[in-house]
Amino acid sequence: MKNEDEPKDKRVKAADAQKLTMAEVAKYVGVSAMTVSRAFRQDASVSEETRKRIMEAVDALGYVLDLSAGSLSSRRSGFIAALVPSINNSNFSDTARGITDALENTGLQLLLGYTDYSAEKEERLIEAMLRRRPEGIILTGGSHTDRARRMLDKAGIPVVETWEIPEEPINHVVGFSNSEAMSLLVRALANQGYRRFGYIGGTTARDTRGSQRRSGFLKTVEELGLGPGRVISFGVPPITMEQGGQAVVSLLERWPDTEVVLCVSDLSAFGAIMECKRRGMNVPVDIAIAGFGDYEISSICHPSITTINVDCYGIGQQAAVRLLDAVHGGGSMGDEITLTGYKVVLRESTNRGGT
Amino acid sequence: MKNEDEPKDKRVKAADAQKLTMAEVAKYVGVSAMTVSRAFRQDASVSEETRKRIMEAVDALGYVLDLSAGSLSSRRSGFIAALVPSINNSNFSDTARGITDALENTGLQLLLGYTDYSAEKEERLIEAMLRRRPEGIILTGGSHTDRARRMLDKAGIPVVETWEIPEEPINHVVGFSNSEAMSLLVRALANQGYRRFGYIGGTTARDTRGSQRRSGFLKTVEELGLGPGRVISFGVPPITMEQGGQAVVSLLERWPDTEVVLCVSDLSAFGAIMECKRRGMNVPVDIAIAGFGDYEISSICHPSITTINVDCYGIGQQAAVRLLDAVHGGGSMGDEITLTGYKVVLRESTNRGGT
DNA sequence: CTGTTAGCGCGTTCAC
DNA sequence: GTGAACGCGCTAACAG
Repeated sequence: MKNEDEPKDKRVKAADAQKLTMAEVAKYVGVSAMTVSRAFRQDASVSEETRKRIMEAVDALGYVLDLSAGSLSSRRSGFIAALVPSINNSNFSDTARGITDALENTGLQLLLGYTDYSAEKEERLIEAMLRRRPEGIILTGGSHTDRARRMLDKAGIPVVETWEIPEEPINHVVGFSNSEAMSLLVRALANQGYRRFGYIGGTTARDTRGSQRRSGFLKTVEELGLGPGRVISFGVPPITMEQGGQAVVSLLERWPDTEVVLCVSDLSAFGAIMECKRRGMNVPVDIAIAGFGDYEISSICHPSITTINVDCYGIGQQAAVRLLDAVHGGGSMGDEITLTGYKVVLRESTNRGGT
Repeated sequence: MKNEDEPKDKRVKAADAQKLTMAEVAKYVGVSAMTVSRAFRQDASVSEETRKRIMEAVDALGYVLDLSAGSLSSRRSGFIAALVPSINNSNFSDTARGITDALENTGLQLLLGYTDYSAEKEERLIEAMLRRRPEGIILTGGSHTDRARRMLDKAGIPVVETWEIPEEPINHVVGFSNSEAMSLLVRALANQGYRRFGYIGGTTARDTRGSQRRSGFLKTVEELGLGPGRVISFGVPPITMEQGGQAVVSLLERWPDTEVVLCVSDLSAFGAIMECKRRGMNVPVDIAIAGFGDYEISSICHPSITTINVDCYGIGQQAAVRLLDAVHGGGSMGDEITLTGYKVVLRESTNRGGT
């Protein structure tokens, strides 16, 4: 399809073409660079006619504005940073989308990073992000290293922590209590008559939301006088569907009379349900299983999965909106907490009547 | 937890703290700014002792390097741009992770954007990205607007197109033929004795990979003499689990004797299978269903789903590696094609013997 | 509405 | 191994 003998030349030529500067566009049009600069901004005062001539020249020459240079002199990077634990198979990809959508047409560019549920990696990413001088930053959770906190403090930019309610918030918070959400689910199921509760979650403390859900579970089971909850920790967060399946097997081996199993996420719940079915058990007749997060899969699968619906997209969107307010308000930000909703969604997987 | 009466003052103070410049660090240590600059780079020649003193000062003062300023003078932005159709519930999030991982410790920062399967949005994003002067760019697919092509050409940076084999590649390609992959699946199922083939995909031509899969399906069914394929187009790509369920209903209403249904992705296949089960049909005994992409769900669900395994993560990783080669090789790039593997994974959902 | 001057905070390039 | 001058490409601030 292409001549193989001079791709390099072609490339070099193209590279030269790019070296267009605003001043050159200005000369071409017969105005000053400043006027070209103004033509690119909405509010600036440039006559419609010159702007039109400039934009035609920009088009003809193929000039592309250089924001790095601009941000250096305007002292506004135009970046917003956001760190999420993971962007795969998780609720956080919806949050990332909420952020991206809220940033659309604001002229702000998102710098997205994923921490892999590690506070150390978060610290490294925060530093990398701060080197780009973001105007604000969105974090997941409230667990940060001391150095990370210090860097954020020094940076003097608005910070939004999401997805949980930290004990010591940095600035603004957009999230909900994972513990209370799980508690609500336990109570809903206890109301349905379930008594012997099991729980499946990941092993380490890296996933603070997971830990909070577990402690909400344990606390509530205790409060309801339903004896100690039966907890199986299996796999490094985020635990997979497959690990959910393995965990439910362990759980049932250890406590065969468990009536209902709550899982740290819908994915592990799905894995657990499928594993039970493979083993010839009927969910929910023989065993009831519930998840957390209301992933798409939970309403579709058979049996459909009881879960907690969480406003993943809204968390991202609202976090971005709060951040935008602060950024446009001069970088200051009230240290408020925006609570996002959640609700129990009862479905077939915990409906004793059968599927 | 905090004093509510002077958060603003606190913020302003913090903001001031950030205004640290390299020169100030230099003064503090008693060296020149240039020496501080060198201390931050690996290769630079600074005595170990001064570097140590500088780094201690950096730590003590909380100085954070400003890369935007640096990139302006070094004429290297340190950015790589990547555009994917979606980051939710899709194979592309794995690709994004592959890119991110490959970029780790290279000092390059990823600018990620999602096009929502729209060439127009892609064009806008390409322009937005180019304003940050990325050193290379990774795109999904080979379908771009003319203006997008022109901008990329002018930019003179290496481009990697992924996930398919464009008819007219820009530079490098990392992907596979979606048409041939689907063809392989058709043949594998025909080998198993299936004859009456149906297909479920999205409606518009926006999703070029989807279109290629469909044409691969149609072509192969034809070649095998298995009459015209029965195609249902339903929903705007990416089609959801629920839409997969609705589509299979339409398909079976129209062609009740269909033996096997191929879906554009595992997600729609999963939705189709669940819908069939809800309607009391036995998959695969009454109807066989296959997907594309080998999502986690396909190996876990019951019945497990026959599909095409694609190296999503590897596509991203290899694309990034190719780009890094080009970037370090001075911005030029051979216009080669890196084929990534795929394979048919036969599972329960097309196993006539029963589940 | 438009132009001029100055400088954003670094790295390049050269000198020592 | 270290420092000084200069400029990257743009925009703030002011002048007209």
